[in-house]
Amino acid sequence: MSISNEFKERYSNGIFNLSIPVLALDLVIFTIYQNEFCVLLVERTREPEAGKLMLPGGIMKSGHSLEANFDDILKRRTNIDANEAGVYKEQLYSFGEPGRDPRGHIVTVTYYAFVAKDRLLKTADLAKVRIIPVSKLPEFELAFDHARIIAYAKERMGYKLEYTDVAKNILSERFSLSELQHVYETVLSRPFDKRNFRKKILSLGIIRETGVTDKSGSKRPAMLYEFSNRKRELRIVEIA
Amino acid sequence: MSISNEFKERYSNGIFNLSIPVLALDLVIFTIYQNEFCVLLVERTREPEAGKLMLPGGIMKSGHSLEANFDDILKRRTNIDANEAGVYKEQLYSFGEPGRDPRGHIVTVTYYAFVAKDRLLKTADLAKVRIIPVSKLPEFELAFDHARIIAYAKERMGYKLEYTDVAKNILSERFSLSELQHVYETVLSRPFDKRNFRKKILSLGIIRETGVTDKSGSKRPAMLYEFSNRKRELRIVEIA
DNA sequence: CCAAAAGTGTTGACTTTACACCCATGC
DNA sequence: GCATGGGTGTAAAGTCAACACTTTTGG
Repeated sequence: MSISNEFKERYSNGIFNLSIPVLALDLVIFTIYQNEFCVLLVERTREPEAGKLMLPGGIMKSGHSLEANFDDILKRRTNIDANEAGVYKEQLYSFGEPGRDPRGHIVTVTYYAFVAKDRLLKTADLAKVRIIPVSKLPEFELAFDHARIIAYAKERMGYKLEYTDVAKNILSERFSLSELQHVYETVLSRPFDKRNFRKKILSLGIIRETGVTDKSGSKRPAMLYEFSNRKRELRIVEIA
Repeated sequence: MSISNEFKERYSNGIFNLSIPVLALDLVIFTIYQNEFCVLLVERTREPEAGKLMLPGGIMKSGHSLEANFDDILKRRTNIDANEAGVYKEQLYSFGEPGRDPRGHIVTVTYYAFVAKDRLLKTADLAKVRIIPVSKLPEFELAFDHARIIAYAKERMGYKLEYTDVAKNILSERFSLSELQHVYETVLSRPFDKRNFRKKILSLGIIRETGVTDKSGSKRPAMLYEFSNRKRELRIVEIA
């Protein structure tokens, strides 16, 4: 029996007992939905842990980069093309405790992503995925070690927001400063002073006025801004 | 043929053509040696890339955590017990481009470590490993994508030093402020003002005076300090 | 004219940087 | 007594946090 076939058979039986660990990829996909910082989860339909919520993921395919595997899984679960604008992704961490999955030793490389809710709503089949506010996760049972993974991803997402311009991935191309402030407050679950927030963001030089105002509301129209193209990324994020 | 045997045979032939990627672990081990910020490398003895320098690493063993695999490799290459004091380790990144290793698709989870030079010199067999100043790496040929991995590790190491007390892993239990400053200057390759450095370190409250001075030099004896035990780690570093 | 969100400056506290001289010791 | 690294303070600049009122619009 070839390795490939032995592998497939074991996989379909839910058993992994290879002498080398199996590599998987799991995705923590964040969005802002109905004013809440949310994560995308799917329901497990089979054992083990059937009925619990899990991160979208899959076995890593040979011959493709980690990123390509990420894109595949994202496409399969949400129908989103990761290379379009509006998707920020970054490798999070690799988890490899032998006991983390009862089927055998599965090492998972995790990524987190921040996706504009419009994009998600347009393409994703909401019957297949659940979009759960991070603050409500304690009310749900999560499969495997996925609660821990989400907790870590949330923390990293917060750091990222504070010193980069990731927020642009979740906003329309043009946005008001209030909308931007709202993203920060939702993700970091902490209020910001309006004046200080504006001063700080503007002094960073990462956004600029468009000159256009938003006349759609029934209140005073807000000036719309856009992100300058120059990168303010402080860290090397993607290498592989 | 069992997967295990097929795997072993392919591995000994230097060929990996499984339908799932093989998982490996590579270590970037930093130390300060002769006043330079150095990385530990080994010479490749077989093809591919024989003769070049590479990071110590190995195929990930099933049934053991990533950390346990780290410890094994460290022990094998340097004879250091990773759980003793004087070793700081942290997961760096996972690299998985299909073309990064000519033998097949090998995904590597990398860790970096900061090891006291005394510990390294005491146990490691210096005939088997090379301790190379990071600043001199461009003069050497490195195997695979290891140069890139080291560059990324160096960057992370710098961030770590700036906002945590990792430095303690490379110093003796008691040290002078000048020694501490020297670690910072060596790793970050940038000079610090003596008065400002002292003020800042002392105001952080991570070290305290021991009351003992170092009378071994032929100059004015320096006050020796030690790290307080309380942690000042800002991020969750190790989860798995 | 009222409700609602947009927009705008100043002050005090704190942090960061720049900078130069005396001290204790071994030889 | 001199060479060497150890040790110390202050002022100016910049950053951060707190805080309240006016403006513009639609209804």
